Amino acid sequence: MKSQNQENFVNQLSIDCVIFGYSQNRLKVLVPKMVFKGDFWSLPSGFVKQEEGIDQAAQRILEERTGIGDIFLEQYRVFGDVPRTNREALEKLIAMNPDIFEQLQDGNFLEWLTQRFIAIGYYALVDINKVTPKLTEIDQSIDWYEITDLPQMVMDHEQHIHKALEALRLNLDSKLLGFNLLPEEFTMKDLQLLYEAVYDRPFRRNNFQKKMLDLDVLERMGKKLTGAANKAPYLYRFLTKK
Amino acid sequence: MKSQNQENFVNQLSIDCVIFGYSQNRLKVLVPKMVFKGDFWSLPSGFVKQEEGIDQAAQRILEERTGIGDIFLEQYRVFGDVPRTNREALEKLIAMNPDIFEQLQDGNFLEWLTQRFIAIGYYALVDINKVTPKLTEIDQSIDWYEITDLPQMVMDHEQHIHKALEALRLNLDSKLLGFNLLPEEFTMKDLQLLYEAVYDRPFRRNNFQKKMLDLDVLERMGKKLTGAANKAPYLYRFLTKK
DNA sequence: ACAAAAGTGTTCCTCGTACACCCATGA
DNA sequence: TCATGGGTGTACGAGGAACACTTTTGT
Repeated sequence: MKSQNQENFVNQLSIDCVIFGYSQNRLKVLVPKMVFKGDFWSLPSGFVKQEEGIDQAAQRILEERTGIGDIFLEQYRVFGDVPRTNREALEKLIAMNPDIFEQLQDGNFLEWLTQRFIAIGYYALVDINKVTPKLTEIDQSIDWYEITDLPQMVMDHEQHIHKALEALRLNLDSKLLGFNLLPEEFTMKDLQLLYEAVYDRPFRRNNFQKKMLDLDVLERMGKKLTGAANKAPYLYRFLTKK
Repeated sequence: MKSQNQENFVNQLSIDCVIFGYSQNRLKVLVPKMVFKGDFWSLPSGFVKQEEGIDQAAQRILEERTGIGDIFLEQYRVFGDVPRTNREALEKLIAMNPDIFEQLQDGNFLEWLTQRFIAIGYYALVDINKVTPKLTEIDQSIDWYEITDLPQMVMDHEQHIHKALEALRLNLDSKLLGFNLLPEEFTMKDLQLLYEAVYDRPFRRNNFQKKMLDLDVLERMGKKLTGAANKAPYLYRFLTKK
């Protein structure tokens, strides 16, 4: 971080990422906790290099945190109000963590950080099993949190997450995004549970199945014998686009 | 423009506006032609001051061009790829217009302009009759163009307009935006013609009326005697939100 | 044989579409 | 009284929601 020269970045512009994953029937968001004392959780974010496009920048930032590339992502909103408390909060944070910031006193890094930022919000969908969350230098830890049980986020980052969720809901079946969150093969029940987690409401089993099959994007594979005393469900996978 | 100190603006960030208006049964866009020699049409745009939010900035830029304030507007997309030909094109433009740019040689204005920009796209809806388009210092003229008959736009600005139109179509009736484009009172036929202009397709007269009335957002006023030899249509207006 | 859970079919209702008919207006 | 165009009613079909029934699995 400090080794990079911030002159290479577009000034006052950041990319904030809401990384959605799905496991144990719950929709989750990957959120790092910052190293600074005082319990600050902040969305994974980064800056845009002069020689890269904003989508590329988002891909790079995501890869830094998740270890995987070629992730599905989409802009959903720009946050560009003038912050009222941002600078204050940051200065408080710096006061609380003098040891850390002493090391960073190269050039005008502090000045860089305390600027007003315009944040382009992206949301991303990842297969939670393929991700090995990575710490950056400003992270103390990084974990998956249920969307209904988020930690105390800095500034308006909790709002960002909810705006991102709105965008996800609008696009989940119109853009067939489900397969980004599920393993290669899954049962209809798995898919239904995903939908129920995303929309936070129940669906009728039979109608859900009908609706999904009518989309003509699922390929039925073999059966899955679970060992339970009931009919074995079929496995499905998403048809790859032609 | 040159009198403003560009240090007050957020660097490398611009606001591009697609201003929609409606008259003579046609959806139109307000586009200025730049003073520079060589026929350059470019979307109205501007920069974000340090002390203003991005929505405020868009409002200000729109007011500068239209003379009216409190305009409906909405972000629809950020354009942030690294331009391949932007700098080239600008330098060509400068070469073609040495007289104009000589006057602008204060400080690093040229350097400012030839930077890479990230553009936040906004679309706006205005009552075309209330607008008196205004020239800025870099405009030669500013006119309404039919969306189907745009002049040669610089860079990818024509694509911007079509992306904005997509966003408008998605929101026209879900967000009841029609009233921004129509006068206070209008007939059902007026409203239908607006929809047909926006969506570029015909609607059935009776079904359209039913759909609109079912939205419960229209108030029926008196009749409008047109002098024509037929039944007089009702006038409607949008109910103000409670 | 039985319970449990998946698969499938059937009815009902809503909503958009298409067609038909009635009504006011001015010539 | 006629043509013109606005207002309204009705029938049809697609698609979603709610219900019921059948099939498969392991005990």
